[in-house]
Amino acid sequence: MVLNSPRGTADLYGKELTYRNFILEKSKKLFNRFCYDPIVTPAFEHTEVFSRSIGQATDIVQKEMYTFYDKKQRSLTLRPEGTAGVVRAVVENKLYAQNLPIKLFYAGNMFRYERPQKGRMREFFQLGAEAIGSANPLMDAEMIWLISDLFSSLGFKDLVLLINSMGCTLCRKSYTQKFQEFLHHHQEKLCPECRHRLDTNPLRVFDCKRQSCRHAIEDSPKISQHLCSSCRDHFEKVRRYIKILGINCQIDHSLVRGFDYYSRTVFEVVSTALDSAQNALGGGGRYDDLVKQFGGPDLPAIGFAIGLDRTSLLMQQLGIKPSASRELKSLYLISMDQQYSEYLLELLQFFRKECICDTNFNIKNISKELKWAQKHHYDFVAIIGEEEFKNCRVSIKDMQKFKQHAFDWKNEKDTILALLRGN
RNA sequence: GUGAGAAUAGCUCAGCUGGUAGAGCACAGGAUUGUGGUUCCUGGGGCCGCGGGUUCGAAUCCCGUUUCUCACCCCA
Repeated sequence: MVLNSPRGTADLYGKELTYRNFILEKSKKLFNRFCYDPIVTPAFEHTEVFSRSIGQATDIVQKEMYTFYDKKQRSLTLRPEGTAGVVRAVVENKLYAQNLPIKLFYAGNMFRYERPQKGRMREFFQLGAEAIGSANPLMDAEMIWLISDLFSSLGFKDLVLLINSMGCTLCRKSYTQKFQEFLHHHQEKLCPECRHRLDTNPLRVFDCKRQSCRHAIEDSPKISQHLCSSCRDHFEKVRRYIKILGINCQIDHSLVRGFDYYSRTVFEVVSTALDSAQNALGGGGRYDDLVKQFGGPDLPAIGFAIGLDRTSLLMQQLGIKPSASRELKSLYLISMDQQYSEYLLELLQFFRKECICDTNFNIKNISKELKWAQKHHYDFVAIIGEEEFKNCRVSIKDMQKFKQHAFDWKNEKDTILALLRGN
């Protein structure tokens, strides 16, 4: 039976997993410093959790969800994104009944039924943060600060941060009308798809990559110039705050994100270097109406998510190495004969309390073993051969210094420890 | 969902207009019976993605299928 993993999924191991764990560990430390608590929510939810929050008209809900019925005929859906589930959990567990805002972070697998390509899988991994219960523009600034710090702590230097405001329900509505009118006047310049969008979801015309459409909307009214006074004030403050934080960003009037629940501040981190059409590494925004929609109190909120797959891909492409913070020394224990196994076990137990340690489970000649140990950058090699076994000794070789010394196993444990600790 | 290309050893790939399946790296053994980046010798490994067709004969040509890649779409 020959089976491969389903389309758009992948097994993760080795180098790839090293990168992902590095990203996860770095971000956990960062979230901790910013006082965000971890949350784990289910990988699947009732279908309405997503269909109602993300928006019926969006592509994700229309054709990209893994929806299935369980044995009791409940319609369930594998999560296509993280925010909806977290908001549902916050409402269900009444987590808002505490000092607000509540600040959470998560990491997990997400699922979208799409045509796979580089940086876009059907099962993919995101990590993200949500802050629920504050409308303060400082909150927006903190989110942008987080996402920007996250990437710089991973070693990225030249990423572009795009920012825009989509306004609140009120000003977006009046703006959308103006924009729609504008589009009607320039209908003939738009591609067929955009002509269709014009009626269903006019803001999505901004996402069109066709030169002709981009050109057509060049002189269109910009949303950031049609905000109501309170949204304009909010957006100005956000921009001032992130400037104070020393974070570079570009205002992108055409940045309109794909979920219906976004309002006011939206932002995205893109790479011009990522060798792929999928160049958005992360993004997020405010969703001031979503908690209420889920039956909770009227709480403003903001969040973001980053794609682990793409981030890892770009790190590898740019040659950014996960900085190996290996505090412990490593030792390779070589036994020359199976007969020494009991002695070896005793030593292995001792070494593993002190350092990273492996042993040769299959007996080979010592030359090969040393070559292997060197190639794998072991700091030390310990050898049990006939001499050592008979006299209850162990030879320890410092691989960098090319120095070797035989220790008395019974009486020189402290000396061995001192050597391993580099004293 | 639309369009294009690809699939051969663990990895990277060669294999011409059909005629016995190849290299480098990796792995294993040896030169060197207990000592380090080199070198040399030897070896194991393959339903040539899967299924069908054409043919005396298919890795090679044709069709289908699956997966991957790229672009569109969309998004992280």
